[in-house]
Amino acid sequence: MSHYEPLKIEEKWQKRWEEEKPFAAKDNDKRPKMYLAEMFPYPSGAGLHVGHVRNFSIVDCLARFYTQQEMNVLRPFGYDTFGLPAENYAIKTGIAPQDVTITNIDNFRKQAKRLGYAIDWDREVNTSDPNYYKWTQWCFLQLFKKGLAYQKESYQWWCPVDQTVLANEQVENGCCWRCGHEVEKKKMKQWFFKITAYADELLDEIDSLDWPEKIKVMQKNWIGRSEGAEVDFQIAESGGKITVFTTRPDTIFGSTFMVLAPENELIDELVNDDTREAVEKYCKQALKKSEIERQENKEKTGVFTGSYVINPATGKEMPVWVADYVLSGYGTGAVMGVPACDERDYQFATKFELPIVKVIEKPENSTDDSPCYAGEGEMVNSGPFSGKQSSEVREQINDWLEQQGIGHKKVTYRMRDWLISRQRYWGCPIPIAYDKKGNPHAIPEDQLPVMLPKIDDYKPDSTGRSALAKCDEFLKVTINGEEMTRETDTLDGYACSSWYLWRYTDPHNDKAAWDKKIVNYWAPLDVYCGGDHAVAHLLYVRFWCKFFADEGYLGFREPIKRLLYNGYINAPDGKKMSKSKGNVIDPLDVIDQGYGADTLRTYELFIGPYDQKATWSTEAIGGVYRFMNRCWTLVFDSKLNTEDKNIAYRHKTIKKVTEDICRANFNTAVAAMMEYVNELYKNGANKEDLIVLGKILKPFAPHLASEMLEELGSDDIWPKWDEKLLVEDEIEMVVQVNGKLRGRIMIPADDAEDKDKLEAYARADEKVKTFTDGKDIIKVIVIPKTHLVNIVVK
RNA sequence: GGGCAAGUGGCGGAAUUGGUAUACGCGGCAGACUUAAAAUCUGCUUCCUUUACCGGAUUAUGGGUUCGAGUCCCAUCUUGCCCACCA
Repeated sequence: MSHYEPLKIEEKWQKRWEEEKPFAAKDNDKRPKMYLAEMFPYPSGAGLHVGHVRNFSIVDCLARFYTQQEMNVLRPFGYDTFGLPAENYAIKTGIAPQDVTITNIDNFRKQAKRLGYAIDWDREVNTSDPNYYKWTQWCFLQLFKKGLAYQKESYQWWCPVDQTVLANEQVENGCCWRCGHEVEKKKMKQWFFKITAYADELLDEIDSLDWPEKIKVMQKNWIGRSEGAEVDFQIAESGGKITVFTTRPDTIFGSTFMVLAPENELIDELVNDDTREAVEKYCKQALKKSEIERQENKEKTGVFTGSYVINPATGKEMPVWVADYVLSGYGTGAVMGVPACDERDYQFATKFELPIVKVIEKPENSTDDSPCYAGEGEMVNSGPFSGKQSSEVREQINDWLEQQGIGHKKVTYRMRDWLISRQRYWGCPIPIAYDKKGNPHAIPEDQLPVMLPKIDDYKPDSTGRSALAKCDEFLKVTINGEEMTRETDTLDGYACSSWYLWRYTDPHNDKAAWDKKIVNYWAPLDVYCGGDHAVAHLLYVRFWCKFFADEGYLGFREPIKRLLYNGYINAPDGKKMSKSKGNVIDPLDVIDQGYGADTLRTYELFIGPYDQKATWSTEAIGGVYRFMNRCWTLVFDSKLNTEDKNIAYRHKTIKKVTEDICRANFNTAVAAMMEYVNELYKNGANKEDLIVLGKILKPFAPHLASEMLEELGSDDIWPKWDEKLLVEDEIEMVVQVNGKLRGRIMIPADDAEDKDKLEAYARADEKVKTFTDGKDIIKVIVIPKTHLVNIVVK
């Protein structure tokens, strides 16, 4: 007697898939296309972890499901290889990032193949391969040509440990996303992508996406659109002006002071000999404070500049202050203080004894007794606008500002432009060179790629430039006969991952980043799956998609139709897996222990809803292994039924599993297959029962299912169900008395639709009678759909 | 501080439009097979009462709507996530 040997079966099928390449996608095929991908991994030296397996198995389950439904499926794979870990490793060990990356990719590929994924291996991409980053540079140049890649000198987040600037999206609670060290503010000239040019479209199209609500809300918050007005305030005695942004122009009559951010460049002109010293000291301190300190201490601080501006509505003088509660990067870096209508301005005014003028009356029924009221209401002390409602005054003031030529409506976003230059070696070189005057020039497209040179010393230099600054042969370049110096910054890794979904469709093209016809056949992506990058990556891809659509390179404006955002897996102790805690589960160990890849994959899909976090259980995986064994035994070690006893159950299971996979309810799909197998053990199975089992099991456990289908002599085409065959001859009806379950009665299925018959069965039941006898029946509710009868008695 | 989501057995979790709460799995208990153990197979397993039947209670807590509520509404508590001086 033989038994289930997963490792043997899996080796056999993996070898066959390697030779026959059944997962090769065919461009421009007539079958309906289906394009799926996971967020490509960073191939670390540690190899696959169970989180990767969950992520990849979700995509694989869908890819195989659609393949079995005879669709033309594209399911590629790639590696996101630039970044700090490889560079820091190089600094520590002297091993070139190029070499480590190749080793790690080879290991990742080998491991992914042991999980039996249905990947088209001829389409691999690797972002640090010159054949790939040549086109990343090309993408940069398209943005540069249109003015959407530009340089700007301003205060930036700087990580003193990693010695590079960071994008807003890479600062988490005032700390570097990579090393966790507090970030500093540093004034530097940096490269940006003008993502704000697409802010409105990025916001407006979110609602049309089949994405988790959570992610949509995060992106909306991140973009943070607010409508308001910009208003100019004349500086008293100087003739200059200061512009503020406000969402509440209706409160302008209540503005009694103005506040500038410490970074604001106008401050220099506003100070006088008496105030200069104190203001400079304050600004210096504010800039030195870490972002955490600035956020934690909400006690208002500030200093008077010595200057005044004129409130255009009241004509009164308002003192101009500097305070760090005003942010430099948002709006104009200056606000009009309206202490009666804004909590922060109120705190500031009380602390520094600035006048408070009430301009909005609280509604009479308001229970709020704070002296500061930010809501809507009737205007007071507001000249011609007094007596009107604040919400309507808002529009009228906007018109008035415009007529006076001192203001206009304005939309402002919380999102800033995307800072993309990094002072690090291991990234895609920015294809720019500077002439003698320091003006930037594009490297001509026929000189791409700008190769990242192999070097010995990877450390950034002391001036805050990448190690490339020390590489003379890299620096020198001649463009149109003019000697120039290359840019030594490299691109943020997120730039490299902003277009790989299109490269996948045409990965070996050496004439273009992608072919328009091919990309428009496959893309946009039908399903994208990942558990990270809710804002950054997913926003950047959308931005590039819109840009390249505008340039005519893409025929669609949203890159991802459906997003599955999977949860992470914790260690059995409930904590995050980490090497230092010694609680890491290595998926390859699980396979080699004897469970095999099929059990591992199925277990990770069974562990709970795919979008929730889960805790690894070393016991529960045994249950899935038992299930695999029971499937194997049914096909290879049991007698077949000759009758067809399980028709209804079989069709019910096909329906349930099909619908569950479509809804991404993988855990309940597995549960349904387990129930089906339990039923087959009870009743015995015929050949058709087992063929169906093999087919529906294949997206989860492809090796075992292939083995079963081969034994049964069947193809793997996805089975269909027949609604008519779902119904058993007899069904159970349920009787309630006053909403309480009092009886279950087996009745012929033919009677299930007949309301009168259902009621008659219910009234005739002996057990039900004991609860209704001697009582008045007020009402009988009959629900044929659930074959339920509720008798209401008094 | 603001916003959103969630709270179901010993545990992970199911319940698709308001209609049989606790599917499936783990763990536990019992039995079969075995000299024995493992594996496998078969039952039982929300709680209270009961030998058993019957009955009662139960989806964080309290109220409401309804013939009927895990599901809808209100309040409270707890947890998680996101944002957090964004004018």
